[in-house]
Amino acid sequence: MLDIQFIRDNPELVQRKTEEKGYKNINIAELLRLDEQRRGLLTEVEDLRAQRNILTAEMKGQKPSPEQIEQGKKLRERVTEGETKLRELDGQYWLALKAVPNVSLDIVPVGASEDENVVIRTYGEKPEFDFTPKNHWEIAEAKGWLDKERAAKIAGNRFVYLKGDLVLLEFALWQHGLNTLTNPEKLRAIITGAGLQNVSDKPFTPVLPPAMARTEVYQATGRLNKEEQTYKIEGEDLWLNASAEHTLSPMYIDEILPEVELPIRLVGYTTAFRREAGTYGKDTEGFLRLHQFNKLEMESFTTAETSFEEHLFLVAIQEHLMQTLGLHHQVLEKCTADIGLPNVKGVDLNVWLPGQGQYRETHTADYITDYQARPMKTRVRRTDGTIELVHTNDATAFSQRPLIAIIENFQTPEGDVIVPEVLRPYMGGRERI
RNA sequence: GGAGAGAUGGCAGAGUGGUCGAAUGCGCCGGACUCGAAAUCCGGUAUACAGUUUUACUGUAUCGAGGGUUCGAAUCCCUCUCUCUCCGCCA
Repeated sequence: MLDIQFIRDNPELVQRKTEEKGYKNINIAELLRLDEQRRGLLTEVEDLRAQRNILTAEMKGQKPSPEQIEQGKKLRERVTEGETKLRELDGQYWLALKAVPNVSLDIVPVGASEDENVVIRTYGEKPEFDFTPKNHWEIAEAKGWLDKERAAKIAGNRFVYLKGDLVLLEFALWQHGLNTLTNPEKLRAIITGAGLQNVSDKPFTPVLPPAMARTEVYQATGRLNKEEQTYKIEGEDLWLNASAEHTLSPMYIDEILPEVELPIRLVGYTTAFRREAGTYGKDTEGFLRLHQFNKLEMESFTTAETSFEEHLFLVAIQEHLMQTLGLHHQVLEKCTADIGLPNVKGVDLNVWLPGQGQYRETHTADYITDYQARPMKTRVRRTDGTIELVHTNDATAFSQRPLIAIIENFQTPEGDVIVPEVLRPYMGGRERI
């Protein structure tokens, strides 16, 4: 949610930025009309309440006269009438306000679709094979690592049984991610490597968060605008999370955090559930796009001045993690159409998949400023006593997708997979599986 | 799942229809005393929104959340959430 005062002060800017993101049906002038009406009515209602309070104070401990009671009744009627109108107007106003996307930074490329994302860095090169590389699902199925038929029998399409060494490899990935993010020395090296000397080297706190959240919480995070993506628990006011971010970012809802506690850095592991409505027939092979997958997610709460560098830091971590696996990838500055409603900027990492001959997204980093903190009322009390909204950043540490990249990039002619060196300690030292 | 108790400011804890945004204590901030500190004393110490004479003042709202009764609700009623105790069940 944007600051209404900011919209009042910059209506043209907000309208333009909204359109650049591809939101064609949002009318800022209309929102400001609602805002003005609402404030006018609010003043009226508050005046009536003030009159009522004065009348009540007059009565104090003594018995009210019939005239006073009569006057009070009239006032109550008018207050109730005003409040009813205000509630209706309020509903329209908040709906309109929440629909306004965050204002993208000027450095974000303007584009109409993800095709206009800009490659800003590339790591490594496409590996050469003296045989025809296979798809990850061909290898995984041959190895007995992937069973989709039985999963379909049990839960339907887009579910899998992952088995055997691939499961060990997945757990190795989580271990590698957690060990990196909880180690200040490694974080310092990443900070130095990225030229971000001012960034704190405070380690991430590992978290196993709830995998469900109430409607109220989901709405506050501004992430339930996609009900076609999120599973609802029948008979309960609960939704299955589509990312650890959904239960990490609202952790400090309604709280004022002391500045000394910032930055708060969390790395949460959870299973994510997505309905993937509207993607029928897309990416049905293998385990690239599932209804259920696991993910290690980073979440940061910082002050306003440090949030941009925090975002760059999270991206640097993502690049570092993929580099330690030796996977060729591109870093993309996402364009206005692709960064999403709450973002002012966003970065994707796309990894090369030789078995499919294309790049696919493994990581995303969202720079959100105070857009989520505002409805969540997550604030910081600065050392000088002033209270401000915190800034939030979230970014993927690892999902299961890098496993796909490992299988396809490090496959052998025999159909084995070479284990990346950094994962071997978690694989009993094995070099290939 | 059943029975009961409860939720008040940073914390503890008064308050059962009327000057209650809320006693008191602790904590915190400022001041006095002191060479300094402790102790003591004095003063201050919530958040959000709106308005204005816009670094200050005024108004409104907030006593878990939402709704209701009433001239008037922290206080009465209803619904929900959470916490605690006991029973049952379970990892």
